[in-house]
Amino acid sequence: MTRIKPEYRRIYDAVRAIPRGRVASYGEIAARAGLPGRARLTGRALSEMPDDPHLPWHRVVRADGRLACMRGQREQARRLRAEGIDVRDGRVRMDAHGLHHDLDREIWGSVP
DNA sequence: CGTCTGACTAGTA
DNA sequence: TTACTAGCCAGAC
Repeated sequence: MTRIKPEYRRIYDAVRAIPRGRVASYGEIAARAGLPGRARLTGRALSEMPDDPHLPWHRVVRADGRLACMRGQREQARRLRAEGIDVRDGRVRMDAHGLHHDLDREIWGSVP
């Protein structure tokens, strides 16, 4: 029985909260998990991710829109396109698919 | 304990 | 656009 760290669990929760058809950066996920400035921890948490089909890990991208997933960027791109997100040259347009600060309240609740 | 390596980011040049 | 920097920090060795 592998225990999942509380920080990782909060990160997974934040990832689960990304709406379909939208993406969020590692740093945003970390901030939503109460871990501001710890984007790398989001990366590590996802790299040790449990097999959870309800965890939309593919919606997490770099702050500049590039896909950072080391294993299977193809799979990530495929999943993103499957929900209507345009992926070109391994990157998505954050201005079109990223979370807008003013929309955060509607979607996530209060903003940090 | 030190060093290195990342699914990172923002700043500077 | 790329290149480099400082900050970040949990594992692996």
